[in-house]
Amino acid sequence: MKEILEKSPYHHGNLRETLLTVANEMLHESGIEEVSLRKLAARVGVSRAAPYHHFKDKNALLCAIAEKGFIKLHNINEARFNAEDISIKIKFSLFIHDYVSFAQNNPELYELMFGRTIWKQENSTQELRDTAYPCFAYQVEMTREWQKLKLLNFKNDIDDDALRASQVLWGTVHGIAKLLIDGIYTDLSHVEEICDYAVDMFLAH
Amino acid sequence: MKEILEKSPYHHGNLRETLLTVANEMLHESGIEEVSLRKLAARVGVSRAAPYHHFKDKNALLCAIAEKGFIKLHNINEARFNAEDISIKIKFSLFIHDYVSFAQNNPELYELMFGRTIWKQENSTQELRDTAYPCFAYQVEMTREWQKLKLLNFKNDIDDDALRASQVLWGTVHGIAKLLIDGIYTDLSHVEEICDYAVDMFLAH
DNA sequence: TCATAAATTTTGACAACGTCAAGATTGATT
DNA sequence: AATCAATCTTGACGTTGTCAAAATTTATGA
Repeated sequence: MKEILEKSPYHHGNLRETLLTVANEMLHESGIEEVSLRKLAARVGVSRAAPYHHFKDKNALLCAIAEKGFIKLHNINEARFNAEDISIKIKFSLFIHDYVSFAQNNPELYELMFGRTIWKQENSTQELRDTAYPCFAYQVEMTREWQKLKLLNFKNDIDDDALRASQVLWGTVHGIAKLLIDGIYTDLSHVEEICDYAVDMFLAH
Repeated sequence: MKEILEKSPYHHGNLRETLLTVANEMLHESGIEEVSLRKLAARVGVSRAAPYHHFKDKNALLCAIAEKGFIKLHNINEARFNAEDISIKIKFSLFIHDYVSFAQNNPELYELMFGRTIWKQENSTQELRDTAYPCFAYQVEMTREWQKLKLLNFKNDIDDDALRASQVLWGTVHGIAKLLIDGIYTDLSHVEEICDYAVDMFLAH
Protein backbone atom coordinates (compact mmCIF):
# COMPACT_ATOMS: atom_id res chain seq x y z
CA MET A 1 0.00 0.00 0.00
CA LYS A 2 3.02 2.29 0.39
CA GLU A 3 3.22 5.13 -2.09
CA ILE A 4 6.35 6.02 -3.96
CA LEU A 5 8.79 7.92 -1.76
CA GLU A 6 8.08 11.32 -3.32
CA LYS A 7 4.51 11.22 -2.17
CA SER A 8 4.22 12.42 1.39
CA PRO A 9 1.75 10.22 3.24
CA TYR A 10 -0.79 11.52 5.70
CA HIS A 11 0.92 9.74 8.53
CA HIS A 12 4.52 10.63 8.87
CA GLY A 13 5.50 7.39 10.50
CA ASN A 14 8.32 8.61 12.68
CA LEU A 15 7.36 12.15 13.50
CA ARG A 16 8.49 12.21 17.10
CA GLU A 17 12.08 11.31 16.33
CA THR A 18 12.15 13.50 13.26
CA LEU A 19 10.93 16.47 15.27
CA LEU A 20 13.66 15.94 17.82
CA THR A 21 16.37 15.62 15.21
CA VAL A 22 15.32 18.64 13.21
CA ALA A 23 14.74 20.73 16.33
CA ASN A 24 18.26 19.84 17.39
CA GLU A 25 19.55 20.97 14.02
CA MET A 26 17.74 24.27 14.32
CA LEU A 27 19.07 24.68 17.83
CA HIS A 28 22.65 24.25 16.67
CA GLU A 29 22.20 26.36 13.58
CA SER A 30 20.55 29.45 14.96
CA GLY A 31 20.03 29.18 18.68
CA ILE A 32 17.14 28.57 20.99
CA GLU A 33 15.39 31.81 20.08
CA GLU A 34 14.94 30.60 16.54
CA VAL A 35 13.38 27.29 17.51
CA SER A 36 9.65 27.75 17.16
CA LEU A 37 7.16 24.95 16.87
CA ARG A 38 5.72 26.45 13.72
CA LYS A 39 9.02 26.75 11.93
CA LEU A 40 9.92 23.28 13.08
CA ALA A 41 6.68 21.86 11.76
CA ALA A 42 7.11 23.67 8.46
CA ARG A 43 10.64 22.38 8.08
CA VAL A 44 9.55 18.84 8.80
CA GLY A 45 6.74 19.32 6.32
CA VAL A 46 3.86 18.89 8.69
CA SER A 47 1.12 21.13 10.04
CA ARG A 48 1.42 23.44 13.05
CA ALA A 49 -0.56 21.27 15.38
CA ALA A 50 0.99 17.93 14.48
CA PRO A 51 3.79 18.12 17.10
CA TYR A 52 1.17 18.35 19.83
CA HIS A 53 0.32 14.69 19.40
CA HIS A 54 3.86 13.74 20.30
CA PHE A 55 4.73 16.41 22.85
CA LYS A 56 2.41 17.98 25.37
CA ASP A 57 3.74 21.42 24.53
CA LYS A 58 6.88 23.23 23.45
CA ASN A 59 8.41 22.79 26.87
CA ALA A 60 8.07 19.01 26.66
CA LEU A 61 9.89 19.01 23.34
CA LEU A 62 12.70 21.12 24.77
CA CYS A 63 12.95 18.76 27.73
CA ALA A 64 13.27 15.83 25.34
CA ILE A 65 16.11 17.56 23.50
CA ALA A 66 17.83 18.32 26.79
CA GLU A 67 17.50 14.67 27.77
CA LYS A 68 19.63 13.64 24.83
CA GLY A 69 22.16 16.25 25.85
CA PHE A 70 22.43 14.81 29.34
CA ILE A 71 22.99 11.35 27.96
CA LYS A 72 25.75 12.72 25.74
CA LEU A 73 27.42 14.56 28.62
CA HIS A 74 27.07 11.61 30.92
CA ASN A 75 28.75 9.36 28.38
CA ILE A 76 31.69 11.72 28.11
CA ASN A 77 32.10 11.81 31.88
CA GLU A 78 31.77 8.09 32.27
CA ALA A 79 34.19 7.24 29.49
CA ARG A 80 36.76 9.62 30.90
CA PHE A 81 36.34 8.44 34.46
CA ASN A 82 36.66 4.79 33.53
CA ALA A 83 39.70 5.20 31.31
CA GLU A 84 42.40 3.07 32.84
CA ASP A 85 45.61 4.24 31.29
CA ILE A 86 45.63 7.75 32.71
CA SER A 87 46.79 9.08 36.02
CA ILE A 88 44.14 10.34 38.37
CA LYS A 89 45.42 13.89 38.29
CA ILE A 90 45.36 14.09 34.55
CA LYS A 91 41.96 12.47 34.54
CA PHE A 92 40.69 15.20 36.81
CA SER A 93 42.20 17.86 34.62
CA LEU A 94 40.63 16.30 31.55
CA PHE A 95 37.28 16.24 33.28
CA ILE A 96 37.39 20.00 33.72
CA HIS A 97 38.55 20.62 30.18
CA ASP A 98 36.04 18.17 28.73
CA TYR A 99 33.21 19.77 30.57
CA VAL A 100 33.95 23.27 29.38
CA SER A 101 34.63 21.97 25.89
CA PHE A 102 31.26 20.27 25.82
CA ALA A 103 29.60 23.55 26.67
CA GLN A 104 31.62 25.41 24.08
CA ASN A 105 30.96 22.89 21.35
CA ASN A 106 27.25 22.72 22.12
CA PRO A 107 26.51 26.16 23.50
CA GLU A 108 22.85 26.21 22.64
CA LEU A 109 22.29 22.70 23.89
CA TYR A 110 24.16 23.41 27.11
CA GLU A 111 22.15 26.57 27.59
CA LEU A 112 18.99 24.56 27.22
CA MET A 113 20.13 21.73 29.48
CA PHE A 114 21.00 23.96 32.40
CA GLY A 115 18.82 26.94 31.74
CA ARG A 116 15.82 28.12 33.67
CA THR A 117 13.57 27.51 30.69
CA ILE A 118 13.16 23.88 31.53
CA TRP A 119 14.05 23.81 35.23
CA LYS A 120 12.24 26.72 36.74
CA GLN A 121 8.69 26.61 38.02
CA GLU A 122 7.91 22.93 37.61
CA ASN A 123 8.68 23.02 33.93
CA SER A 124 10.87 19.94 33.84
CA THR A 125 9.21 16.72 32.77
CA GLN A 126 9.50 13.54 34.80
CA GLU A 127 11.49 11.94 31.99
CA LEU A 128 14.01 14.77 32.01
CA ARG A 129 14.48 14.50 35.73
CA ASP A 130 14.90 10.75 35.49
CA THR A 131 17.62 11.26 32.92
CA ALA A 132 19.38 14.22 34.47
CA TYR A 133 19.50 13.21 38.12
CA PRO A 134 21.74 10.17 37.60
CA CYS A 135 23.98 12.48 35.61
CA PHE A 136 24.17 14.87 38.56
CA ALA A 137 24.65 12.01 40.98
CA TYR A 138 27.53 10.69 38.95
CA GLN A 139 29.37 13.93 39.40
CA VAL A 140 29.03 13.56 43.13
CA GLU A 141 30.32 9.99 42.90
CA MET A 142 33.36 11.06 40.92
CA THR A 143 34.04 13.75 43.46
CA ARG A 144 33.70 11.24 46.28
CA GLU A 145 36.33 9.13 44.61
CA TRP A 146 38.65 12.10 44.19
CA GLN A 147 38.14 13.00 47.82
CA LYS A 148 39.03 9.51 48.91
CA LEU A 149 42.26 9.75 47.01
CA LYS A 150 43.02 13.05 48.74
CA LEU A 151 43.26 14.63 45.36
CA LEU A 152 41.27 17.75 46.11
CA ASN A 153 42.00 20.81 48.11
CA PHE A 154 38.97 20.50 50.36
CA LYS A 155 38.81 20.04 54.06
CA ASN A 156 37.56 16.60 54.79
CA ASP A 157 35.75 16.73 58.05
CA ILE A 158 32.09 16.80 57.20
CA ASP A 159 29.77 13.95 56.44
CA ASP A 160 28.38 15.02 53.11
CA ASP A 161 31.74 16.31 52.11
CA ALA A 162 31.58 14.91 48.61
CA LEU A 163 28.24 16.57 47.97
CA ARG A 164 29.48 20.00 48.99
CA ALA A 165 32.77 19.58 47.18
CA SER A 166 30.96 18.51 44.08
CA GLN A 167 28.61 21.46 44.29
CA VAL A 168 31.55 23.85 44.39
CA LEU A 169 33.40 21.94 41.71
CA TRP A 170 30.42 21.77 39.43
CA GLY A 171 29.63 25.37 40.21
CA THR A 172 33.03 26.39 39.00
CA VAL A 173 32.96 24.59 35.68
CA HIS A 174 29.35 25.56 35.14
CA GLY A 175 30.09 29.18 35.88
CA ILE A 176 33.07 29.33 33.58
CA ALA A 177 31.08 27.61 30.85
CA LYS A 178 28.16 29.97 31.27
CA LEU A 179 30.24 33.12 31.27
CA LEU A 180 31.88 31.90 28.09
CA ILE A 181 28.86 30.87 26.11
CA ASP A 182 26.65 33.71 27.27
CA GLY A 183 29.11 36.15 25.78
CA ILE A 184 30.41 37.74 28.96
CA TYR A 185 33.90 36.30 28.70
CA THR A 186 34.44 37.57 25.20
CA ASP A 187 38.05 36.54 24.82
CA LEU A 188 37.82 32.86 23.97
CA SER A 189 41.50 32.40 23.26
CA HIS A 190 42.44 31.63 26.84
CA VAL A 191 39.84 29.06 27.76
CA GLU A 192 42.38 26.29 28.23
CA GLU A 193 44.39 28.54 30.47
CA ILE A 194 41.38 29.35 32.62
CA CYS A 195 40.62 25.66 32.96
CA ASP A 196 44.21 24.92 33.95
CA TYR A 197 43.96 27.58 36.56
CA ALA A 198 40.80 26.04 37.94
CA VAL A 199 42.43 22.64 38.02
CA ASP A 200 45.41 24.01 39.84
CA MET A 201 43.20 25.59 42.42
CA PHE A 202 41.26 22.42 43.07
CA LEU A 203 44.21 20.12 43.35
CA ALA A 204 45.73 19.70 46.77
CA HIS A 205 49.18 21.20 46.93
CA MET B 1 -1.84 74.81 33.56
CA LYS B 2 -1.43 71.56 35.47
CA GLU B 3 -4.60 69.56 35.89
CA ILE B 4 -5.69 68.06 39.13
CA LEU B 5 -3.72 64.94 39.94
CA GLU B 6 -6.50 62.52 39.04
CA LYS B 7 -6.48 63.71 35.45
CA SER B 8 -3.85 61.92 33.45
CA PRO B 9 -2.16 64.34 31.10
CA TYR B 10 -1.23 63.54 27.56
CA HIS B 11 2.42 63.85 28.39
CA HIS B 12 3.46 61.66 31.22
CA GLY B 13 6.35 63.82 32.25
CA ASN B 14 8.64 61.18 33.58
CA LEU B 15 7.82 58.14 31.52
CA ARG B 16 11.32 56.79 31.08
CA GLU B 17 12.01 56.50 34.79
CA THR B 18 8.51 55.24 35.50
CA LEU B 19 8.88 52.53 32.89
CA LEU B 20 12.13 51.39 34.45
CA THR B 21 10.69 51.36 37.95
CA VAL B 22 7.53 49.51 37.05
CA ALA B 23 9.38 47.07 34.80
CA ASN B 24 11.66 46.34 37.73
CA GLU B 25 8.64 45.69 39.91
CA MET B 26 7.20 43.30 37.36
CA LEU B 27 10.54 41.58 37.07
CA HIS B 28 10.72 40.97 40.81
CA GLU B 29 7.09 39.99 41.09
CA SER B 30 6.72 37.48 38.33
CA GLY B 31 9.96 36.98 36.47
CA ILE B 32 11.40 38.00 33.17
CA GLU B 33 8.92 35.94 31.18
CA GLU B 34 6.08 38.07 32.45
CA VAL B 35 7.70 41.36 31.50
CA SER B 36 6.14 42.40 28.21
CA LEU B 37 6.15 45.88 26.81
CA ARG B 38 2.42 45.80 26.39
CA LYS B 39 1.66 44.80 29.96
CA LEU B 40 4.19 47.32 31.16
CA ALA B 41 2.57 50.09 29.15
CA ALA B 42 -0.86 49.11 30.38
CA ARG B 43 0.29 49.12 33.97
CA VAL B 44 1.88 52.51 33.61
CA GLY B 45 -1.31 53.70 31.96
CA VAL B 46 0.13 54.50 28.61
CA SER B 47 -0.30 53.17 25.10
CA ARG B 48 1.61 50.23 23.60
CA ALA B 49 3.88 52.34 21.49
CA ALA B 50 4.74 54.98 24.05
CA PRO B 51 7.80 53.16 25.44
CA TYR B 52 9.36 53.26 21.99
CA HIS B 53 10.00 56.95 22.36
CA HIS B 54 12.24 56.28 25.32
CA PHE B 55 13.81 52.95 24.43
CA LYS B 56 14.84 51.76 21.02
CA ASP B 57 13.24 48.40 21.66
CA LYS B 58 12.53 45.91 24.41
CA ASN B 59 16.15 44.89 24.55
CA ALA B 60 17.23 48.46 25.28
CA LEU B 61 14.82 48.62 28.18
CA LEU B 62 16.13 45.37 29.60
CA CYS B 63 19.68 46.66 29.26
CA ALA B 64 18.72 49.76 31.19
CA ILE B 65 17.29 47.65 34.00
CA ALA B 66 20.41 45.52 34.06
CA GLU B 67 22.50 48.67 34.29
CA LYS B 68 20.87 49.55 37.58
CA GLY B 69 21.57 46.05 38.78
CA PHE B 70 25.26 46.38 38.02
CA ILE B 71 25.44 49.63 39.92
CA LYS B 72 23.78 47.94 42.88
CA LEU B 73 26.13 44.98 42.79
CA HIS B 74 29.14 47.20 42.33
CA ASN B 75 28.18 49.24 45.36
CA ILE B 76 27.94 46.12 47.48
CA ASN B 77 31.37 44.94 46.35
CA GLU B 78 32.94 48.32 46.85
CA ALA B 79 31.50 48.89 50.28
CA ARG B 80 32.64 45.48 51.40
CA PHE B 81 36.10 45.81 49.96
CA ASN B 82 36.68 49.20 51.51
CA ALA B 83 35.43 48.28 54.97
CA GLU B 84 38.33 48.82 57.31
CA ASP B 85 37.45 46.99 60.45
CA ILE B 86 37.44 43.49 59.06
CA SER B 87 40.26 41.06 58.48
CA ILE B 88 41.13 40.30 54.90
CA LYS B 89 40.15 36.67 55.18
CA ILE B 90 36.73 37.45 56.53
CA LYS B 91 36.33 40.14 53.92
CA PHE B 92 36.99 37.58 51.24
CA SER B 93 34.52 35.19 52.76
CA LEU B 94 31.92 37.91 52.95
CA PHE B 95 32.51 38.75 49.32
CA ILE B 96 31.58 35.23 48.32
CA HIS B 97 28.55 35.13 50.56
CA ASP B 98 27.41 38.59 49.52
CA TYR B 99 27.67 37.74 45.90
CA VAL B 100 25.57 34.61 46.14
CA SER B 101 23.12 36.41 48.42
CA PHE B 102 22.70 39.18 45.89
CA ALA B 103 21.80 36.61 43.26
CA GLN B 104 19.41 34.84 45.61
CA ASN B 105 17.70 38.03 46.69
CA ASN B 106 17.39 39.34 43.15
CA PRO B 107 17.17 36.17 41.10
CA GLU B 108 15.34 37.66 38.16
CA LEU B 109 17.55 40.70 38.05
CA TYR B 110 20.68 38.58 38.29
CA GLU B 111 19.40 36.36 35.53
CA LEU B 112 18.89 39.39 33.38
CA MET B 113 22.23 40.97 34.21
CA PHE B 114 24.26 37.91 33.30
CA GLY B 115 21.96 36.17 30.89
CA ARG B 116 22.42 35.74 27.19
CA THR B 117 19.34 37.83 26.51
CA ILE B 118 21.26 41.05 26.71
CA TRP B 119 24.82 39.87 26.08
CA LYS B 120 24.61 37.53 23.17
CA GLN B 121 24.74 38.59 19.54
CA GLU B 122 25.50 42.28 19.94
CA ASN B 123 22.41 42.84 22.02
CA SER B 124 24.08 44.85 24.76
CA THR B 125 23.81 48.60 24.49
CA GLN B 126 26.84 50.85 24.75
CA GLU B 127 25.49 52.26 28.01
CA LEU B 128 25.21 48.80 29.52
CA ARG B 129 28.76 47.95 28.57
CA ASP B 130 30.01 51.22 29.97
CA THR B 131 28.33 50.42 33.25
CA ALA B 132 29.14 46.74 33.48
CA TYR B 133 32.78 46.69 32.42
CA PRO B 134 34.07 48.74 35.37
CA CYS B 135 32.12 46.36 37.55
CA PHE B 136 33.92 43.41 35.99
CA ALA B 137 37.24 45.20 36.17
CA TYR B 138 36.74 45.85 39.85
CA GLN B 139 36.50 42.16 40.51
CA VAL B 140 39.85 41.69 38.84
CA GLU B 141 41.29 44.49 40.96
CA MET B 142 40.03 42.91 44.16
CA THR B 143 41.51 39.63 43.10
CA ARG B 144 44.82 41.31 42.34
CA GLU B 145 44.86 42.66 45.86
CA TRP B 146 44.08 39.27 47.33
CA GLN B 147 46.82 37.73 45.23
CA LYS B 148 49.33 40.29 46.48
CA LEU B 149 48.46 39.37 50.02
CA LYS B 150 49.05 35.70 49.20
CA LEU B 151 45.53 35.02 50.32
CA LEU B 152 44.51 32.76 47.48
CA ASN B 153 45.38 29.25 46.61
CA PHE B 154 46.63 30.05 43.13
CA LYS B 155 50.04 29.61 41.69
CA ASN B 156 51.57 32.96 41.13
CA ASP B 157 53.89 32.69 38.19
CA ILE B 158 52.05 34.16 35.28
CA ASP B 159 51.75 37.74 34.23
CA ASP B 160 48.01 38.13 34.02
CA ASP B 161 47.61 36.02 37.08
CA ALA B 162 44.96 38.19 38.64
CA LEU B 163 42.83 38.07 35.53
CA ARG B 164 42.86 34.29 35.37
CA ALA B 165 42.36 33.92 39.10
CA SER B 166 39.46 36.31 38.96
CA GLN B 167 37.92 34.44 36.06
CA VAL B 168 37.98 31.22 38.04
CA LEU B 169 36.83 32.94 41.19
CA TRP B 170 34.01 34.74 39.48
CA GLY B 171 33.18 31.59 37.56
CA THR B 172 32.72 29.74 40.81
CA VAL B 173 30.40 32.21 42.49
CA HIS B 174 28.53 32.78 39.27
CA GLY B 175 28.10 29.07 38.71
CA ILE B 176 26.85 28.44 42.22
CA ALA B 177 24.49 31.37 41.95
CA LYS B 178 23.16 30.21 38.62
CA LEU B 179 22.63 26.63 39.68
CA LEU B 180 20.72 27.91 42.67
CA ILE B 181 18.46 30.43 41.00
CA ASP B 182 17.84 28.38 37.90
CA GLY B 183 16.36 25.66 40.05
CA ILE B 184 18.98 22.98 39.58
CA TYR B 185 20.26 23.09 43.14
CA THR B 186 16.86 22.62 44.67
CA ASP B 187 17.92 22.35 48.28
CA LEU B 188 18.43 25.95 49.31
CA SER B 189 19.02 25.20 52.97
CA HIS B 190 22.75 24.66 52.57
CA VAL B 191 23.74 27.68 50.55
CA GLU B 192 25.87 29.13 53.31
CA GLU B 193 27.63 25.82 53.66
CA ILE B 194 28.37 25.65 49.96
CA CYS B 195 29.80 29.15 50.08
CA ASP B 196 31.96 28.28 53.05
CA TYR B 197 33.25 25.32 51.15
CA ALA B 198 34.13 27.50 48.21
CA VAL B 199 35.89 29.97 50.46
CA ASP B 200 37.88 27.21 52.07
CA MET B 201 38.96 25.94 48.71
CA PHE B 202 40.14 29.32 47.52
CA LEU B 203 42.05 30.26 50.60
CA ALA B 204 45.69 29.22 50.74
CA HIS B 205 46.26 26.58 53.38
C1' DT C 1 -14.78 -8.85 5.59
C1' DC C 2 -16.44 -5.00 7.56
C1' DA C 3 -17.69 -1.92 11.12
C1' DT C 4 -15.73 0.46 14.77
C1' DA C 5 -12.20 2.43 17.54
C1' DA C 6 -7.78 4.57 18.02
C1' DA C 7 -4.02 7.09 16.37
C1' DT C 8 -2.51 10.71 13.70
C1' DT C 9 -2.71 14.91 11.09
C1' DT C 10 -5.08 19.18 9.31
C1' DT C 11 -7.55 23.55 9.23
C1' DG C 12 -9.47 27.42 11.63
C1' DA C 13 -9.26 30.23 15.33
C1' DC C 14 -7.69 32.96 19.43
C1' DA C 15 -4.98 35.75 22.40
C1' DA C 16 -0.52 37.66 23.29
C1' DC C 17 3.60 39.52 21.72
C1' DG C 18 7.19 43.12 19.48
C1' DT C 19 7.25 46.61 16.33
C1' DC C 20 6.31 50.21 12.97
C1' DA C 21 3.88 54.05 10.32
C1' DA C 22 0.75 57.77 10.41
C1' DG C 23 -1.54 60.93 12.82
C1' DA C 24 -2.90 63.60 17.20
C1' DT C 25 -1.57 66.37 21.08
C1' DT C 26 1.29 69.07 23.90
C1' DG C 27 5.35 71.91 25.37
C1' DA C 28 9.10 74.78 23.98
C1' DT C 29 11.19 78.28 20.93
C1' DT C 30 11.35 82.15 18.19
C1' DA D 1 1.14 83.89 17.75
C1' DA D 2 3.40 80.58 14.78
C1' DT D 3 6.39 76.94 14.21
C1' DC D 4 8.92 72.92 15.50
C1' DA D 5 10.16 69.09 18.20
C1' DA D 6 8.93 66.00 21.66
C1' DT D 7 5.64 62.94 23.14
C1' DC D 8 1.79 59.93 22.88
C1' DT D 9 -2.10 57.24 20.42
C1' DT D 10 -4.40 54.34 17.12
C1' DG D 11 -4.26 51.00 13.53
C1' DA D 12 -1.94 47.47 11.53
C1' DC D 13 1.26 43.47 10.47
C1' DG D 14 3.59 39.29 11.15
C1' DT D 15 4.96 35.89 14.57
C1' DT D 16 4.25 32.92 18.29
C1' DG D 17 2.01 28.89 21.35
C1' DT D 18 -2.05 26.51 21.78
C1' DC D 19 -6.58 24.49 21.37
C1' DA D 20 -11.03 22.52 19.34
C1' DA D 21 -13.17 20.30 15.68
C1' DA D 22 -12.89 17.85 11.71
C1' DA D 23 -10.43 14.82 8.39
C1' DT D 24 -7.73 10.88 7.37
C1' DT D 25 -5.27 6.72 8.06
C1' DT D 26 -4.20 2.52 10.65
C1' DA D 27 -5.45 -1.03 13.97
C1' DT D 28 -8.79 -3.99 16.13
C1' DG D 29 -12.16 -7.41 16.77
C1' DA D 30 -16.54 -9.62 15.59
